[in-house]
Amino acid sequence: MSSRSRERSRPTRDETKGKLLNAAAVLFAEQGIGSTSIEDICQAAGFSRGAFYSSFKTKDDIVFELLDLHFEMNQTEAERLYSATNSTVEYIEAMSSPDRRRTLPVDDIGMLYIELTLYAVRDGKNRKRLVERQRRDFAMMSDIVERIMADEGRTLPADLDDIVHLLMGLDMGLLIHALVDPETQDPKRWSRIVTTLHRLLDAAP
Amino acid sequence: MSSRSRERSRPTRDETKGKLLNAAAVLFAEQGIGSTSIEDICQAAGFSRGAFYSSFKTKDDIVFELLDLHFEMNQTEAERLYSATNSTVEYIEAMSSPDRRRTLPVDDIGMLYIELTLYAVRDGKNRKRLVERQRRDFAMMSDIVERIMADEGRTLPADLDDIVHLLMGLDMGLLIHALVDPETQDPKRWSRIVTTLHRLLDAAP
DNA sequence: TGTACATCAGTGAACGCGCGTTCACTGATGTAC
DNA sequence: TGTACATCAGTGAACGCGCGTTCACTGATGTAC
Repeated sequence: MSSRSRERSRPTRDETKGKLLNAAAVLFAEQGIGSTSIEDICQAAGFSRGAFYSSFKTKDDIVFELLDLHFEMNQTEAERLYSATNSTVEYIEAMSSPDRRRTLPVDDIGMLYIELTLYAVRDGKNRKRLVERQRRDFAMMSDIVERIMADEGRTLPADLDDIVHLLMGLDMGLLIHALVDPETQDPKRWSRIVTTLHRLLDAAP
Repeated sequence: MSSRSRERSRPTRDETKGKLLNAAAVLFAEQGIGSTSIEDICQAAGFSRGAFYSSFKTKDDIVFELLDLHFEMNQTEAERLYSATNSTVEYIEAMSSPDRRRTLPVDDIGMLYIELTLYAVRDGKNRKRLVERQRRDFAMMSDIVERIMADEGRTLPADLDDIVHLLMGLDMGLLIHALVDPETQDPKRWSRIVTTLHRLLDAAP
């Protein structure tokens, strides 16, 4: 038990770890993982380098914790929005909100995600973890599409797996192209395209 | 003029540069740009480090030469295939061939492209070049879609720009998801999805 | 065609720097009485 | 509640290593006669 007579003058272990994770997320997105030193992370979080090694075993370690965090929050958010909306159109609208992607306090979450992905793909030990997460993401989207079709009393005019790959691929691809050329990107484009797809699937024989 | 009496015992300047570019492309795709040292590139190409600095000013320099090469060949190939095919279905089939992406002698061209993209996005000086190339790519696809519609005597049931973003985004996204999880990837998926889209656009009001 | 010289593509040792990680330490927090 | 001690989160100097880049050099190629 902690004594109540003394004021806490040092953050808890978890607070420290959280600050380091947030700082790392921001810097990884801005500069890339390879170009971000542990010193950079510690300075941004307001600690010395030793603090880092008190919370994480190695640099790899913090990368994979971020990867887990990202997938976990992303999935939770997509499910939450499905439950919170009452029609497909409303769901599409909600999913296209910039806040949906705010799984971590980072401006360019797409940048972070790609950094984490490239890093994990090349890591012999942790690659499996990434594959697992991606499959779970796809399975979730598969579920949602099936539920939507059931809700609307329709059947898909194409293979479910293909449609899921289409949606997930589109989501990823638009994100990347927007990273490269934000000016050309219309914030409404995502929902407009997905709505069009929904409409086309509806009209199909 | 070169003397014909002596055999050439050293590769030409261009051959050297070509070997370095190819070696760099392969290594950048395999290990990432940040994790590939100039020594790695030179060793793979069979030269000493000094040869590198005889062909390139800095490490950045070779990265951006590769970026240019990639875009140039990619664009040429897409145009060539359009001219060489006689129907949209045939064109889609040709575009889905694994060889279409072989703009450089690299197995995982997607990996290379993403590496180059991330690198260029973060480079203050060269970012513009990347944006320019991407816009030109999009313009080319826009052209092709319009020509296809004209050929088939149809009109698009959605905004042309949106359709182009859909196609380009899908292409990019499928590539990335395939990188992460090649096992789940069906090599026919790309053409099947795009064909489905073509069919849906056809059936739309 | 053969020789003498100039050029410059490619060599490889050396330099300096920044990075990831370690470790002896300190002082705040938790525990026992 | 107050004191003495143990623990351990966080400090920051130090180490060793690999990297990008430089540079004095060498020997093959191009040129002039």
